[in-house]
Amino acid sequence: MQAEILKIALDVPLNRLFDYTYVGKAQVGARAVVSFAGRNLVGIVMEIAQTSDVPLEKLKPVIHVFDDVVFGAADFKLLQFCADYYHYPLGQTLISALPLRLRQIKPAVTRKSFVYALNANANLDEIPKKQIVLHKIAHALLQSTALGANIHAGAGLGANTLAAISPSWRKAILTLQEKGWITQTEVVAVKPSLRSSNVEPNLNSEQSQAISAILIENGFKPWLLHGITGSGKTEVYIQLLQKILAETSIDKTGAQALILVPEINLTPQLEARFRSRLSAFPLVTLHSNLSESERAQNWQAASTGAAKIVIGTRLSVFTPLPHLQMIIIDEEHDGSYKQQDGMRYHARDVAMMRAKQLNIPIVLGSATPSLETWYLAKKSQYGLLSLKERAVENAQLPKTHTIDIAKSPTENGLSPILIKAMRERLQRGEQSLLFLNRRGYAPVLHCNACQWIAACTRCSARLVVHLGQKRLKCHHCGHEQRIPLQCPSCGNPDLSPIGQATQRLQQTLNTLFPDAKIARVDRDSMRSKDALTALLTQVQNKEIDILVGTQMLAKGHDFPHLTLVGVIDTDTALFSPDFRAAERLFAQLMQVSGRAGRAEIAGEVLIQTAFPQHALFDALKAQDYVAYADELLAERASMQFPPTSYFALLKAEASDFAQVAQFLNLAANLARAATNASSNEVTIYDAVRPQMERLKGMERAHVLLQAPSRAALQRLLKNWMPQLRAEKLSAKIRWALDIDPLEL
DNA sequence: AGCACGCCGACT
DNA sequence: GTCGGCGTGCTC
Repeated sequence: MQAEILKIALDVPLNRLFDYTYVGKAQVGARAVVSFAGRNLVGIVMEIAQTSDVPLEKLKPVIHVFDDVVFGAADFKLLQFCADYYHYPLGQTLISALPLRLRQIKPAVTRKSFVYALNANANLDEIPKKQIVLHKIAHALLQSTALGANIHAGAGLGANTLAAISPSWRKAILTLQEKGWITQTEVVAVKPSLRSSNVEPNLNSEQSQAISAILIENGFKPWLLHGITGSGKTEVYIQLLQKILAETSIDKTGAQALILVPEINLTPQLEARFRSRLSAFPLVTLHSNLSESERAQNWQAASTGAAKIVIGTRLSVFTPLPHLQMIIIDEEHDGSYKQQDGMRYHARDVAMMRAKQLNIPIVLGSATPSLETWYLAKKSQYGLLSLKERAVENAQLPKTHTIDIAKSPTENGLSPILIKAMRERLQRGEQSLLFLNRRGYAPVLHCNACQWIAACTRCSARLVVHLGQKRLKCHHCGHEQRIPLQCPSCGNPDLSPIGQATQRLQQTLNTLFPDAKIARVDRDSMRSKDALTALLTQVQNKEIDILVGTQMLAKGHDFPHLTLVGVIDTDTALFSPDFRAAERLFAQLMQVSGRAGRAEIAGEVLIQTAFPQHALFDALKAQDYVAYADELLAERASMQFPPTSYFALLKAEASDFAQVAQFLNLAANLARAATNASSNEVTIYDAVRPQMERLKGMERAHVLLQAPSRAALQRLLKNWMPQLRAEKLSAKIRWALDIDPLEL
């Protein structure tokens, strides 16, 4: 056989393909093992050619081509778009879209499973009566085939059934295969569905209208499903999926759907709800809690088309789905959809492009849409569907009040008004939740004599006091040390923790309400995987009176007996220099407010603040997302900030700040030269330092680019990036380009 | 990115 | 005399 040239994409930061020689059959989209710069790498076959631009004697042979084709044409199209848009090398883009297991030099599945079915030419009378096992196996196969099903509908017997007949079934199958009597079909493992639930909730008119509006359209159409907590968005998703997936005319094997959820939202409860309500459709999940082999198996089930529903976190936006007919993004505004290293993609934006390329509908759901999405919905580029009623009958919105801490001063972080409200709940046997988005005991350790403050040596951050373990911890780099007995600066033994964090709040509550059962929910107390689930059950069973916690508590959980939410500290977020801080805080407070008053009892939300007149609280009291979003949008427009303009951020870091500054100044000058050459469309700001100037011992800075359109920004980047990569300095320091950054 | 090749300091 | 430090440059 003639040697061919395979053009292979590799996981290296070089934006080109590498040519290798190969004799044998290879397919585009397959994984290949090659030797590259002295080591073996897994790559993806991108092209099969007869010639190469590289002299033939320089080409090495491919070591191995796996027979698993991991990407199809549609996947390449999406990944090529991402590589271009995020200016990330194609090979690295492709590899990072694969589950870990498939990035390794191993066959995709270590153990394939098959079903075996008897062919029409099989003549069982030929089998000697003495060969009992062979006889039994063959007749079992005959029976399963005779049941009328054909092999595509899943007839035939699998390993488990055959092993039950005889432990030496493999030998018998081999004999039958040699005779050419049986056909084997690979099966992909998909967990059996739960018993279907016959509870089909009645939809209110808003929900039904949303579903019919989406179903009536054909082709690509983005929808914003704007619905407050408890308005029944999940029910809309489920009934949409029932309709879309039942439509089998596209392909005999049936349609597929992709549901993206934020990292912490993929709870067993949500999965169970989808499994029972959509039991006719094989479902797999893809998230970081799965073992690598489960993840690879589920990925494969999705990519063969065997799984009809895929629920996953951001990475699953790249999962190959040959019959994808709808994408749903739950909690569309959630920041965890943005990848923060490597290729810094936004799964919502990638999903949007995927839907567009496939010409299918996409539904973005949120109670507090991102301003990007809200802006496009207002411009009618997205269809807007609003769910304004709570789907649970009689459920009332929580009554929200601010507590002016100037008038009602806090003691140990709690104002008397909030304490009184909690006491009332305890007397009535109802539950309270205190929201404080800061873990640890106290955020600051302070010397009363010389004003020294415990700081991290590697980061521009204070060390957080963790009293239980008697340690100071940096929440950014993980550095830990013992709490000093005296001030390292002046020797004074009088060091005091300043400020509130969850551990301290819990301690205060324990003294304030000694008979109450108080639980804390944060990353420290919920170390193990099942701790949160166990605690939520306790809360459901009314075994807990007061919950103290960080944003871990804010999302998704139902607390039927919870009637009070106290927000301890909003003011740090309210005046953060981050341009998205207000948007995020509003979403967070709306979400945590939604924890109260889901049942018949009206909930109350009390927010401690020194700035009760802030517009954010007016909107929150009225539960009026639209008013606040419009106000924020006007602000963004006046400052030419996203979504009315487009940002790209060049971030750089090194242990030596001078190098960072030198690199960024050089980069900014190159960018300015490039934009001058193309009619000054893009504004290039001088290098500045981020809030966290130093992180893990690295000095950081960035250059911001601002453009009136994505196209203008991309035009500049296309020129600029190769120039930047060619610079010698760019190899010496760590840098990354962040398109559509969430934070500056 | 990694790995190789290359040229200067403290060690069995 | 060598072992090894990490600077530059290439990878089909």
